[in-house]
Parts: sequence; structure tokens; C-alpha cells
Amino acid sequence: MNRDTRLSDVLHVLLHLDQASDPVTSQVLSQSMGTNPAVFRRTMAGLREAGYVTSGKGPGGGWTLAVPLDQISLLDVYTALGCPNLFAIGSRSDNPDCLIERNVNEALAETMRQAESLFTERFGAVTLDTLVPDRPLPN
Amino acid sequence: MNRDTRLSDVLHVLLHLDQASDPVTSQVLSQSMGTNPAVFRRTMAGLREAGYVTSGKGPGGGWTLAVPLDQISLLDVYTALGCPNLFAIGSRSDNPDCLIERNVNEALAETMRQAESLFTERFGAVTLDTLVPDRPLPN
DNA sequence: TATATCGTATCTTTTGATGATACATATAGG
DNA sequence: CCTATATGTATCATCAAAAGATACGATATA
Repeated sequence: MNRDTRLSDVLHVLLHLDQASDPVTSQVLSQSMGTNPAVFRRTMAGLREAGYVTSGKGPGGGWTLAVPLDQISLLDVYTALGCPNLFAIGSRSDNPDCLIERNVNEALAETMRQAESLFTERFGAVTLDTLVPDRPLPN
Repeated sequence: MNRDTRLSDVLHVLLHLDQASDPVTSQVLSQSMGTNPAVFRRTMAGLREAGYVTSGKGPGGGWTLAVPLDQISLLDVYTALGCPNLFAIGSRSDNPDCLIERNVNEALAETMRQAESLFTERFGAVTLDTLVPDRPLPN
């Protein structure tokens, strides 16, 4: 199964938006993402609702970064996308009658919980400004 | 994206095999996995090659556990399955020209490396005997 | 009003996994 | 040996979810 690249795609777009002074159209941004405007808008809808970007209609319209990059964490973006599933593995079903299945599922679920915490912590600790090339890390 | 349940499925089968004295056929085991014999054999091929189970043809044939559960780790099983992809997220492509893309990809990849290490460590620390119900943990 | 742009519903396509089928191979047992 | 029972595996079909494409209404600018 192909991986979900929306998080990577959206980060890419946000960093590019940061470098633009005027609104950028879905047409242009979708190309930088290798897709089409409708898919792009669908993907960005959550970020707009969360207020990280704004979009304007009509001539001169397009997308604008609404919050400075140092005030957006990777976790914020991930959350705005609807917290897409992180893992490719899982359990087939929860048959509560089979004790073996319960134990197996629990063993996997426990590790996945820990891994999810790891993602959350790391994502929460990274703000987008640190991903901009040639900008010194704040410290 | 549906999750890959092979690891969970196979663990389930191994624990059941541990409780069987005679070989068990693909027919029977595939039902306990909710699939058909051909899919079952395909899934178990790696475990057979790794020596954790043996399979016999002909009447009275079927599958047998070849190694005690306390000598098989979750990591062993995962590896025997061919180390299936753990993550549902990823980067679209590696365009080495775009510095932004490189930074974004690296940020995600670094976290995924850490999460993978977490899986590997945890999986390596769990032997299958600890998943058997009503069997006291060794300590 | 004409044009550009977004928002989104809907349909189509793609893709990888899974399921299904078929058949060759091998083994046990009479 | 012959038959019945299993596995091993190649190949084809099916499926579901995501992505892509299209269309069209709404809105904003000038």
C-alpha cells in the first residue's frame, strides 16, 4: 500500500507559502505538490479551518500563511490534517472470546501506543521555522 | 488504507500451534485466521523458511511448531515475515534539488527511524511464551 | 458584467493487497 | 502402485481506499 504523503506535502507547501508575499493560487501550489487544484484544496481544508492559512476567492485570490512558522508545530499540522493513521500494521479483529488473540492484540497495541507517543512528542517539539533552509536554529 | 494484519495473524497461529500435539492443516489454520488455505500458506512461507515451523505434505501432514515459544521473539516473527512496512505515512518523493523538501523529509524520516527502533527493541524483548494465556510470566 | 478563484460534490481511475482457483508435487497407507 | 490428502505456488479475479479528474456553484475583483 502506498504511503500517505499529505503531511509531508502540506509542510512543503507551508514553507513555500512563508516565502511568498502575495497569495498563491491552488493551481500553482498543486503543481509543486504534484497533483491538481481540487486535490490540493481538499488536502488543505483542515489547515484553513484550523486557521494556519487563509484562502481568498476571485482575482488576486489564493493561499496565504496566517500564522508565523515558529508558532506552528509539526503536531499542529498533523492534527489539522485530522490525525491520519500513522501505522501500516494492526490486528484483524477483536475477538474477545479468544484469550490468545487478546494477548497478541494487546502486545501490539501497547507498542503502537508508545510509538504514537513518540510521534506526538517529537512532532510537538518541532516548529516549522526550524525546517527552513539556511535559517539558523533559534538558541 | 487497510492495515496489514499478518503479524497479528501469524502470532495467533503460532500460539495455537503450540497447543497442538499433531500437525494442523492449512485448511483448519486458515479458518482460524479468517482466510483461505492458499493465503495462509503464502503468509506462513517466511516462517517455514526461517525454521520456526515445519510443514508436511500428504495425509497426516500440516503445520508444526519447530521451536519452543520462549525461543521466538516478536521481532523474529516480524523479520520472518520480511519486515513489513510499519508506517502509513511517508514522503512523496525525494527531490534533492529542493532544500525545503529535504528538510521536511529528514524531519519525518528521523522520527520514523526512532519509532522503528522502538518497535524493534520492544519486539525483540517479547518472547511468544509470554503471550500464552494463564501461563505465569517467567521471573 | 466578465473573469478569476475557491469549495466541494461526484465520478473515474489506480493500485496494492487479498482472495480464489488450479495444478504440480509429495507423502502416507493399504 | 494407486489413491487420497496435503502442501507449494503461479496466476487470475476481486476489492477497497486513496487519489485524480471533472463539473459547477459561489464569491470576489475590477
